Amino acid sequence: MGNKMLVIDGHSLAHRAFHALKDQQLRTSEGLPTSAVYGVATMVLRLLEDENPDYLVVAEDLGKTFRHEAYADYKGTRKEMDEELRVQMPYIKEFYESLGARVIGVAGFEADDVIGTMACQAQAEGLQVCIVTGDKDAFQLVADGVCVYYTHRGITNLVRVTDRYLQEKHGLTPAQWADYKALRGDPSDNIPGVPGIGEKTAVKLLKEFESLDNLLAHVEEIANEKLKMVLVTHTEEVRRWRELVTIKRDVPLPVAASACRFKMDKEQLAAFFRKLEFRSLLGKVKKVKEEEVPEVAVGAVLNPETRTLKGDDLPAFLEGSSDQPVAVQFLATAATWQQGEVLGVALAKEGDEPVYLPLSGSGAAWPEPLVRWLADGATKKLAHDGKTQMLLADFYGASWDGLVFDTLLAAYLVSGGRWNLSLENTAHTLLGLELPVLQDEKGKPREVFALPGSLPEADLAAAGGRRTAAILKLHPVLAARIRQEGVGALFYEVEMPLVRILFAMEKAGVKVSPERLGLLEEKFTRQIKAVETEIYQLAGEEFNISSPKQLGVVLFDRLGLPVVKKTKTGYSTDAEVLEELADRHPLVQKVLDYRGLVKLNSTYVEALLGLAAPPDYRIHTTFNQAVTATGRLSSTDPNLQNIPVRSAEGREIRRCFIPKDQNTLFLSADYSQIELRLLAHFAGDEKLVAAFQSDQDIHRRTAAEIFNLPAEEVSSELRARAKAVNFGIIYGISGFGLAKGVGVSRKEAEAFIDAYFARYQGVKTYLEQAIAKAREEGYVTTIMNRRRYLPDLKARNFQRRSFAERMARNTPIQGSAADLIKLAMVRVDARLRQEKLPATMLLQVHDELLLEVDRAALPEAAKILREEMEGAFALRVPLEVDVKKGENWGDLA
DNA sequence: AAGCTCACG
DNA sequence: ACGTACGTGAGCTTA
Repeated sequence: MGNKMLVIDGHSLAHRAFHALKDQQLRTSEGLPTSAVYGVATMVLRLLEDENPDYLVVAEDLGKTFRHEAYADYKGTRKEMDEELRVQMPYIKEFYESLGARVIGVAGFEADDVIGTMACQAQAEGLQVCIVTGDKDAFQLVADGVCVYYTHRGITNLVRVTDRYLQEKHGLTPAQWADYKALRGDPSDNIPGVPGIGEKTAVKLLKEFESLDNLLAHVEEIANEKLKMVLVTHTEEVRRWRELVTIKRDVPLPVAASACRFKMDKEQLAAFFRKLEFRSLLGKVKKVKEEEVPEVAVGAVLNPETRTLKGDDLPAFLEGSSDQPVAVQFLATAATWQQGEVLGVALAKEGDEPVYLPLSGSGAAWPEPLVRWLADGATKKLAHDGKTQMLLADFYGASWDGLVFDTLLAAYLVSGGRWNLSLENTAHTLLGLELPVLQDEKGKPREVFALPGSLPEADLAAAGGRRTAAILKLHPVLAARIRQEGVGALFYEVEMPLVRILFAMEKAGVKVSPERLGLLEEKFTRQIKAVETEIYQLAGEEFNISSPKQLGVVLFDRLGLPVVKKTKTGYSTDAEVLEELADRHPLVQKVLDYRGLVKLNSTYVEALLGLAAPPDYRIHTTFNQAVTATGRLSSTDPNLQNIPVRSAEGREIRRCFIPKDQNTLFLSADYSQIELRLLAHFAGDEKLVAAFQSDQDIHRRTAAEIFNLPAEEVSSELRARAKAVNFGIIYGISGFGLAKGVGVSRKEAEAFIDAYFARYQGVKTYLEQAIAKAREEGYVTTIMNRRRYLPDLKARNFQRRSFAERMARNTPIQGSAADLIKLAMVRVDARLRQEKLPATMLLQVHDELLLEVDRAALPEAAKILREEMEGAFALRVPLEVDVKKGENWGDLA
């Protein structure tokens, strides 16, 4: 049996919560303010989780006390309780009662006295007592087995106050605390203390004389005449103050400590949360319940019998189910655009055992019924990562149609970042099923797309069988979650149609000019050699310039340049640091040049040359549709979303990307300021909306606002600063970060931010409310209801919480932009097909689409791009698209 | 495999 | 006071 007791100072906590969450303006739909109740509830639930006490007591104040009788001006400086808090007090009490805590108040005494008495009794009964309060008076109660959790700022920072802490922090023992306060006074209780004695003197005196009584008994020993005098003349007074601030330990309590056993009343608490519309807290109470009674049998293994088919049996299996969806899973040695050998395919449908069809031999033709069925859009298919299945089929000349549900993409939407999306883990998370992973001969786990060719057929069949069975079981569960979360449109109208579009883009590839790349490689290699030699000469030795460690030795140890920044492992030598050091030694600029050239040459020129092959020299990326936290796509092997463009040399690389022949051109369409437009839409900020509605230069406009100038008088310097501020707003602004972005002091940067929020109050309010709502619900959402869960919004660790807050500000914006361009891609693709235009979508780079278009079709294609992208979504501000054409990706106009 | 650096939006 | 801009992927060095 545990013996821990938590004693909460009800009033103190309520005040803390109220002030910490004053700006949140939480209200019920009926308009009752609830921030303080919410804060108290959050804090107490967290305490309960951390401390898991066996006894719980809440002490409350009940009006006037003996102290007011003794000293009419006691707490005379206190203001009336804020009306906003006063109306919440009954609900806070109701919270404690719903929770199942004992709320104790004794007429004529303060909560402190109740706490002191309860702590004393509990300690005598051998309990470990923790007092939770924001009132330092309670420090005098600290003892063996009694500690204080002091609420230090906000509602999540608790300081554990012990004997040692008091000694180290204040140089006092608990017993000296009341003496200390009597000597120095306490303005918040309207206790004046002894004139001329402050913190320092009070501590010094108590160190020397141990206690107030001893001090007063030996006043003559004080050397300082003035101090002696003032103590002599105030002896009676200071005794009175001490009396007043000493917490009572003999208050007549209505219940004994042992009667305060605590057991959370979840039903009652849930009802209370429901009443106050605390959805996230409600979820917390429920979750605790679920943990007690697991929904699914732990360790249930999904490993169904799987029948191996002969080629002739396939039609029979497929025909039995023209309307039912069939889960499909290929097993292969690899699945890249370079390589993919399929070993077999597993299929499963409702009411039947899964089947496995071996597909032997690389390049060998697949059975005609399989190819026909795969290409038939009328037969419904399910897959976990359908795009990779399409890729594999494509190696065998088989096309895919009829993918109605991709469990990977569904899990991506539903998880909102909460779990790993492998089929195994998703089945475990949502169904409680264990899905054994396929192992090779050595017992090593293997992905189904990276198998050795030598595995026994039975193992492949079993692996495919259980995966298809899992996909089948996940389908209805995920479909229900998608409906519940209101992401049906996003899933069925955007993400699912996008699978086929992305596959087509990957398959099309982008042509590069091997000649141009070859020339660039020569040029870069020559320049690298030259810079290298110069660096060695300047350094007086040869070393590996690409090694930050060796470079650090040369720059900071040998040349003695000042260390600007450090990393975990040593000196930082990143571009920011080097730029700062550039004018102190000629070597530094050379290193920057070297870095730039090596980066371009090895990451881009050489890599692309290695991938460009006859006959068509087209590069095929892979778009990942289920990795980013915000809903963006990513691009790998190679990454075609980070091809250089910002520097002149970088643009040379972009010029190596060319349309397929003389008859075609590139057409690019990019959204102008889509993220700031989304911010304007969400915030509904008058000024920001007006700026976009009148199609102004947004950074110039922002500069005009925050620097208080007419727009015509904004210099390019100020415009650049305003641009950085706008970036900052989207990224979740901090003075420090902005200072780095603009190159001004942190103070100045903070002034910019203040000026921005003063001018754009709608933005300020929106961001504040968005975070409050996210903290309450546990997640943020985009314009199409895509979710990202951010549990760290409640982290007590400042750094983690701050990170989460920046994510909460950025994700709705970045994620909504991702929603919009994805939707636009689906619309553009539909129009191009409908009008049968000779135009191919090739790349998406977050706010830009790149197409390859027959010269004859250019005007029509440009029109479609503009219409479908600008018309993708009706916001409060217009969406604007820049359409450009060119003979390569680097020169578009 | 992790850390650093740097390319993009 | 705390340590920071948001989201990615790849090449290189070093442990």
